[in-house]
Amino acid sequence: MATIKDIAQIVGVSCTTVSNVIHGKSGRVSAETISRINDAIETLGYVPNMSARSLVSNSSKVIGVINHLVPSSSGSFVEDPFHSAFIGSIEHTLRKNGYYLMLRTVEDSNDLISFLRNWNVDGMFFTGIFKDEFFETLSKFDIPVVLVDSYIKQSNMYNVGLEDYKGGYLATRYLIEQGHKNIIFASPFIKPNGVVDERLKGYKQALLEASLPFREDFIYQQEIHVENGIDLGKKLAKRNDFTAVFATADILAAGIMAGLQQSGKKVPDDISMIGFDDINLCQLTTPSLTTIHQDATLKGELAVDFMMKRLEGVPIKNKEVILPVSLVKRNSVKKINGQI
Amino acid sequence: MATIKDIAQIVGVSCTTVSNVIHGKSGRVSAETISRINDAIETLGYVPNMSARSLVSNSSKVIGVINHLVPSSSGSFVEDPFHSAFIGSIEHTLRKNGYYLMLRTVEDSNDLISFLRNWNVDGMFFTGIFKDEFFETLSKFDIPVVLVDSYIKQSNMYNVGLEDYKGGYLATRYLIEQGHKNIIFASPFIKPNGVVDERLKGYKQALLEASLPFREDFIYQQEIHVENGIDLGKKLAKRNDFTAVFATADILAAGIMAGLQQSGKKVPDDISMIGFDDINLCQLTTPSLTTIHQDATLKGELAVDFMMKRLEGVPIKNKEVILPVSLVKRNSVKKINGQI
DNA sequence: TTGTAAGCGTTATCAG
DNA sequence: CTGATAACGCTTACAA
Repeated sequence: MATIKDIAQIVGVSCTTVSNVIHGKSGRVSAETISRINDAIETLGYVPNMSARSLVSNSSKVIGVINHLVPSSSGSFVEDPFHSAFIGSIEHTLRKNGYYLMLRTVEDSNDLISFLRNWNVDGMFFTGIFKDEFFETLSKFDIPVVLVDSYIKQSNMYNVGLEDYKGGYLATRYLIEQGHKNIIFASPFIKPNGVVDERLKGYKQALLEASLPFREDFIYQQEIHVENGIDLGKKLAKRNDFTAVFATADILAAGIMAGLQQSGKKVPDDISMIGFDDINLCQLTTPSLTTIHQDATLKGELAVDFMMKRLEGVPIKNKEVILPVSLVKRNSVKKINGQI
Repeated sequence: MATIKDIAQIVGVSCTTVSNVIHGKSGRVSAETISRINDAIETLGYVPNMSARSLVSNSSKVIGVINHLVPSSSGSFVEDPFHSAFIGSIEHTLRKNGYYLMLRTVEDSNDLISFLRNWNVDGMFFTGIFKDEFFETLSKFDIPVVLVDSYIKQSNMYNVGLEDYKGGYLATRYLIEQGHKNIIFASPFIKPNGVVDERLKGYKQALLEASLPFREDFIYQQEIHVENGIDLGKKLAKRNDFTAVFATADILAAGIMAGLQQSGKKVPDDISMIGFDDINLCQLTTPSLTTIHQDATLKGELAVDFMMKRLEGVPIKNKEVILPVSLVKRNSVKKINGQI
């Protein structure tokens, strides 16, 4: 555990000089001293103590990735493969820029604030659904916050979002174009102004344009879990008043499809299915799943991009970036003539 | 940002007393002072500065979860849903015990050591494949290390493993029992003493017991990726000298199955498939995937269990825990009479 | 070009 | 029961 003091002692200079060399303020030090210091750093294997740095400067180089702890399921938070790819992307970019990533779930805003202060966190990413309360609390701190998949706007916060509305619209319109008139909408619980709500709006708009009625009894909400999807599929198999399902997550879609199939329904012959996300699972189901595509890695990169710019004081023109979505046609939707 | 000093000032006591109260050394402080200090802590919203603590004590409360950065793919490290569940489980348990989780990929052992010293990390988890070099380096440090899915044994390291050998054996024997004689073994690259190698040994043993020859040309290795699986499936579809495939990961198995099906092969009628892990994807494929089951959450909990015991100095009788595996029969394996 | 010294928030030692 | 004070490793005015 070599320290700056050790280096200074060995080379025969003061701590200041060593510190200066480390930080590349070489203009103030003679070339010879620099190389001797660098040698010593090398041979002693000196590495800065981040805690000490963090204490004296007001930057900790720690970035938090915050997840809301869903009370029900214990460790469920990274279950979504999409989320994983996203975190991987963040870690990678952060690291390249000299930052460290702390993964943290929080139960309430007190939890959050404590964490923030405990480590003097430089910035935070939020992914997923949080209560508004969180953001109100957070807006009091002058710390960069990047919100992923959230429609909350606050002064010190940046949003990385998706064309959710468009995604919902595209999926639904496509089904309608294929002759479907009675379309189930399956999703996690719909929170006002959340991503799902946007997708639902897109769904409604597509119906409206086609002069189809919006039916409350076509909306199904549940936690996103394979098992829930399968159960829902089985339940739906008993209804005979619909021909298509739009699920706002591929996992859910795949689950529903499996449930339907297990109950003797054929996809897409009896029921057409469309998902959302385009995770690699889509290529593995039979039939392969038609879905709305989004790019998780890019999402992560853009999120970090925001963060880095803010941390380095680069001016940001636009506080929001919306990733495009697109329809990926595979084999789970069938054209029908709409007689139901 | 209230500090201990602030509290001390307001209550009219010294820092020492405040610190003592915070740490519950209440025996040394009057009841009245205690409650006044606690009140002040409450109203000022005091939260300890971990950097300062870390600097003075030699515990940082930071636990690293280390992933080896596969040079090829940029942010691939948490892509595996299994791995995600595992990390979620770790974060949860760690948090309950007052620790913080830093996620970090490393490129080489220098990276690792730097990270270690940067934060004075209290302990580390390793998941996945690392070069032996890493562990040699690491064994010089007196820091608890928990290895997941690794067969490396070192003095200060603990292993959380799986019955990999048994898994490979069970899968293969089951196929043989169903009449299969020519069984492809598909896996990621086989590293001596790695988990895959163990599974391969189980495969060989099952063959041996059935007096079936081991054929080098039945072994396929590639990175685990859905696309690779699909490609392999298509390639395999051109061979006619086998009736079953054992893939050492469900993702791979599902990919191969899709590739086979896309090439006109029927599963399980033409080819039987068996996977490994039992991720929820298994229930979503058609046919559903027969596989070897393991419990990711439990794995995470046991890993943290080791860590906590070591950190708290609880004596550990056994430095290794091996989780059981079991065969889960679904619909991707067919009984044949073995004429090929 | 280099050195001195104060201070970041906390804990620990020792004295009162 | 309580309080000074030093120390952890580092940065940064300011001085030389």
